[in-house]
Amino acid sequence: MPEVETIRRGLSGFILGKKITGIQVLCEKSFVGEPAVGVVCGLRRFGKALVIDLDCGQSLMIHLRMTGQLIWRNACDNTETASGFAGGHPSENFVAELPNKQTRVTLKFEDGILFFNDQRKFGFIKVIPTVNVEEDSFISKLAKEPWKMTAGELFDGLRRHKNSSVKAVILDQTVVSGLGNIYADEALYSAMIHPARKAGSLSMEETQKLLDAMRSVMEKSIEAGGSTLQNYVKADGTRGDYLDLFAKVYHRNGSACERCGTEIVKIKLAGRGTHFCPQCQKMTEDGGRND
DNA sequence: CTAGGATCCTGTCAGC
DNA sequence: TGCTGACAGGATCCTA
Repeated sequence: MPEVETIRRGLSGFILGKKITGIQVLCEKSFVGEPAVGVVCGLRRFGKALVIDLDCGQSLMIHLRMTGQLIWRNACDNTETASGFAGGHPSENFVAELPNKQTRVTLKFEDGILFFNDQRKFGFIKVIPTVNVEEDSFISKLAKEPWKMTAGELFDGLRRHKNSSVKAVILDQTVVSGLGNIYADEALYSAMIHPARKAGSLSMEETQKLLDAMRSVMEKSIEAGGSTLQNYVKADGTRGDYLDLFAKVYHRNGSACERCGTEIVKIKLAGRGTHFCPQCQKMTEDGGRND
């Protein structure tokens, strides 16, 4: 979600008020509905979905899923004035020659091209009448985002899935929206809750702590600019993993926990890679034995 | 209704 | 080198 919000904000400056002159679909699976053209009159976000509203009454709903990317390139290829923007799953595509074999859709504007790249083809662009966007099958089921949600509401959501792991439940977009695998791990670490805890075992106090952690972890990531291209260049000129800027556990297995020095471990939970500190994230509320 | 696993697809990496 | 399986920033579908 922080990546999508970063794209929404960054892309606005390039395409808001601009006219889409043509849409090229390079992969049928990646585009649902009949291509629609018009002037971009709004960019909205619903959970991890980006919605581009057009003045023709149609909207483009974009979900990047695991490997989707949106990359803007100005039409002018003079390097003095060329500018770009890239967000989503970070890869060489951010700086590569486009289109390439992972380009699924191109949205042509008068002064540039927006490339939708997606290695695994899980993501998509879907045309929906603007008035029907909120009835979309994905959007209509979304729960509130952490900022709009009370601890009581999150607590109820956890109780509804009391026998599942808390990690699996906070990834469920119908319980709380916006968290992906990274932010689930980071929020649980911040709240010092073991990812394998039964969702129904969390106290109201822990639930409040977890909710606060979700908010701060995602706020920090949005501040860091998600995985945008211009965001993070290391001192030696190479591009770094933007996660290095704030991630405490994600992809950090094998290194020391910042809080206690214990080695961060990685396990598989809810079908997903899960990173945590076995010392400070306890299986019980009072921090008793942890196995 | 919930819980858990398979599935969509391409690419990379470790291990043999 | 080639093969194999595991895994990957997500969500849905199917089964029990």
